[in-house]
Amino acid sequence: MSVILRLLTVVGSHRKCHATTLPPLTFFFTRQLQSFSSQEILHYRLQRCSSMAHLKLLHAHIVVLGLSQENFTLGKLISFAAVDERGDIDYAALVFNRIPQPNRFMFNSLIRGYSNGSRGPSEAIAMYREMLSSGVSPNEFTLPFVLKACAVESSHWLSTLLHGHGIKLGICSHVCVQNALMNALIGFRMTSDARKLFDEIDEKSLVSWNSMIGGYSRAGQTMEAFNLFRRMKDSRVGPDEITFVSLLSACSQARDSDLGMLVHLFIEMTGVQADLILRNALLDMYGKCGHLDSAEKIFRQTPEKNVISWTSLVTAYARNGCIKSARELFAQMPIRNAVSWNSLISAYLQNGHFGEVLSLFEEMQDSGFIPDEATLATVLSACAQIGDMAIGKRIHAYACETNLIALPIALANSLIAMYAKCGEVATALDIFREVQCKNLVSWNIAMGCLALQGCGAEAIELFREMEALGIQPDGITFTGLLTACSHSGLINLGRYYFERMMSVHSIPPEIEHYACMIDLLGRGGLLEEAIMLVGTMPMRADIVIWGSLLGACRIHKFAEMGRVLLKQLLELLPHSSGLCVLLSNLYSEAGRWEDRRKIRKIMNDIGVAKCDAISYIEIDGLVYEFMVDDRRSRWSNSIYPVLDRLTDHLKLEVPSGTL
DNA sequence: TTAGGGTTAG
Repeated sequence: MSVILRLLTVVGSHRKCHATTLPPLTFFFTRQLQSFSSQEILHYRLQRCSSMAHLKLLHAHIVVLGLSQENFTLGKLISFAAVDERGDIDYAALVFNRIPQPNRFMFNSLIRGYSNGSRGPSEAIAMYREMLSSGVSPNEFTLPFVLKACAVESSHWLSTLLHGHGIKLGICSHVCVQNALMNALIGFRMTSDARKLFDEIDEKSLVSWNSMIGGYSRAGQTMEAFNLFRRMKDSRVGPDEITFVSLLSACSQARDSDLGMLVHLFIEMTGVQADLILRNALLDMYGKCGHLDSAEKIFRQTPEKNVISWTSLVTAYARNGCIKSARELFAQMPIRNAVSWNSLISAYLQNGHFGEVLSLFEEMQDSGFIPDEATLATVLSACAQIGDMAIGKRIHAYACETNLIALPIALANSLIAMYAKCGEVATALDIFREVQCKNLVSWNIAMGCLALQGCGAEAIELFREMEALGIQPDGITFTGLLTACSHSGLINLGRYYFERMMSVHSIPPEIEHYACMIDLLGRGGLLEEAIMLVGTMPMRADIVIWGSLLGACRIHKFAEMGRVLLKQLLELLPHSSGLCVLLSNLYSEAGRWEDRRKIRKIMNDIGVAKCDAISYIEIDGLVYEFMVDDRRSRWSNSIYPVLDRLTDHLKLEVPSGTL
């Protein structure tokens, strides 16, 4: 009794601190104290535990009361520490490790804690192994969390093994286990296998439907997600806010605002409570679909915004070209994280402000935020665009320091692209060769960069290597391959691959593939074949294609053909300065000065403005920008005489008309 | 005798 009194004293003093969270306790202790054991009182307290400090106090009581061997009590303690968001998984493990024979509930709690937490899902898998070796049999509560850990760890073989365990233990008929197996397949991007499993579930729960709809959404299969949603309604399982979040996410990816607005209407009709996550999903959908007014309205109407609400609107502004609004909103953000910084940095990259990308990168670090993989990839892309290899190399070093075992594949791909675009093709290929888990993107980047740097033969060799390894190419692969053929003047090989693209790989040619072929044929002087190919295109030719044809006319001095082309083109694209300049050059090189004067007049009359093209050059680690006839530099008086001398030398070396 | 699965931003 004295122990109970001591406990009451402590609990009583504690109650003062937590009066609002524990109102029934006074009644519990004063009226019914005699009918409860000290163990039951502890269980009551553990169920209402509110913090780790509180839990540690209760743990002390367990020790004082001599209940340290009571597995049921300790199980509740471990469960709070491992699973609750206010818990501490290390404390749970500490208690667990001192128990001679932990029971299944304890194992399940720790596995669940590890699978949810930031400590890494591999700990969950290790704990499952320990569970098996301890002779404790898993049950239907164990498997869902180990499967979740498998999905994060990308361990498909382990999830298959677990499926086998589930069958052996006879627990695969539980809908939660079935849902977990399905979600693991979705995580491995095996959407059609997940669907087969989904169809086999007899008693589908709301989570089953949401998992499969979410799976389609993540895979970008918008129509499948909506078809399943229709079936869900027929099966009389009512959607909840999570169903709608997945559907909106699918609409965002597909940039389908009509479908998105229908979902919005449906949410309002069904009366589902729009929580913060659902509001954020609506905001994101409107922002990505270009409906800035609606996105702003939802943002304003959201009473308690989180960092995702703010970042979504910053992204919406950036994607719609409102870089100033994005910057202003970012400045007002009450809380930021790495993603919000990345969002703003990407905004500047997307809008071509590469210098600003680099200064924001510095600012991000000065503000105490650690750049992550996405930050580094974005900044590397800016380095590639302006040829700033000095910063690119610094990022490479930083990435290697923070990823000691292996670079994440997306980061390795960005590095390959950066080195290649900065002209360090050998370094780019070294990294490409070193990367263990190359994906199709890695191959495409390496091939595309080799092609652009004029290493056509090497790019084609890389494609042959890909084919030999059985890696299925995509449309981007063929853009690189055809560019390689074009830049190396390999007309027959270009024709061969263009034909195989459809006949062997079932990839229908897109406009960029036609552009490569027309460029290849045009450069080779096969203007008629190039024009015939334009005629067979299933889509309208764009400025790139017409530009290629005009460029070919210029190289091969087909001034008259160029004039006919341009006449048609100016009707289609009246404000294209690039086309007008091309024709103007074409006339001047053919010595047709009167025609050249006319085209310049047309440009003036219709208000075609020639955009200034900015170039960048890196000298001693500093990047300088310049444009044609740029006199801004204080070194201009020294630069231009050297440039004139270089031009004179070039004129002597290169055949006339090509400069 | 305790408990579980699905969702939003770069």
